Amino acid sequence: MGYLKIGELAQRTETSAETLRYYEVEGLLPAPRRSASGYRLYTEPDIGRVHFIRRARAMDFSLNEIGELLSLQVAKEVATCGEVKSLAEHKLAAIDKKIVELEKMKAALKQITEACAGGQESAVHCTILNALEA
Amino acid sequence: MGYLKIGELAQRTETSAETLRYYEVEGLLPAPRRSASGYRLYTEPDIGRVHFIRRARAMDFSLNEIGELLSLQVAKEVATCGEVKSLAEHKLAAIDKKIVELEKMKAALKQITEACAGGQESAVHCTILNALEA
DNA sequence: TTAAACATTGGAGTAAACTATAGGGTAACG
DNA sequence: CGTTACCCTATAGTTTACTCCAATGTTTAA
Repeated sequence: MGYLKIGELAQRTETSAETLRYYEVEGLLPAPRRSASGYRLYTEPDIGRVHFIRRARAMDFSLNEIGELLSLQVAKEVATCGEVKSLAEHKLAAIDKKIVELEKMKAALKQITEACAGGQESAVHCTILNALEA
Repeated sequence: MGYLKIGELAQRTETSAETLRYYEVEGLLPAPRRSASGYRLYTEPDIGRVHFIRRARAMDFSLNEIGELLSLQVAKEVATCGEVKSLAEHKLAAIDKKIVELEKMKAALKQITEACAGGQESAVHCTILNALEA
């Protein structure tokens, strides 16, 4: 009897039972079979599915996007690899852009910390706005 | 008179007037001077400030964090350079951490997108889906 | 057998960051 | 002057992704 109750699935996937029920409501997890008393009974593949969701979340995919990825997976025969890749590449580009911007911000901050190196003299022009513009 | 009404500032910064008023309430934008009839009158520096906010938002800084970044300005009389420097260094560390996280995310995504041929063939063997599942 | 630990549902609450609406006044154009 | 586009405040609603709660039923371990 390889069935898991919701708490066990939660533990195995480092989620909460509430979150798992929420994913079900949101259509990311299929409604599992139930015990006679109504408890959800999950199976092995459900573990993989939840892991998939958590990994994708960690990569900043929204639940909607994850839904798309999952439906592509379910419809594997119809969906093309290109569709999946394009989604992932879009995400990648967004991440790259963020990194570039952060590097700029970092440089600006560095400039501030260096300019304010310890003197007590006025550093009126030493704002992050000025640093970013320079 | 180089004053901008809220709609003009909104256009220049690709925000909405509502959002600008919201930023003011949240303390990210200083209350601008008003016309006789009560219209907000913005000036050039406000454009830069809003741009900064939008850029920082795009990097996933919260409005609170952005507020702190904006406050990294040496107060002319009172504040010591040490205070500013400490805050700036704190922010610098946070940014570094953010970059590291994004780099990790990027590496993971890159690996799976690069392994993916991405053609018209069905997604049955799509490595992205497999990678997320495994 | 009985107390705890766990499960169920429905619904409310949370946080952030907007976004929209109502009910007004104001400015610009013809 | 009239109409349209814009601005004001105050307040309410939306979205995302959970998280918590109450009231109740079920399993399990001592």
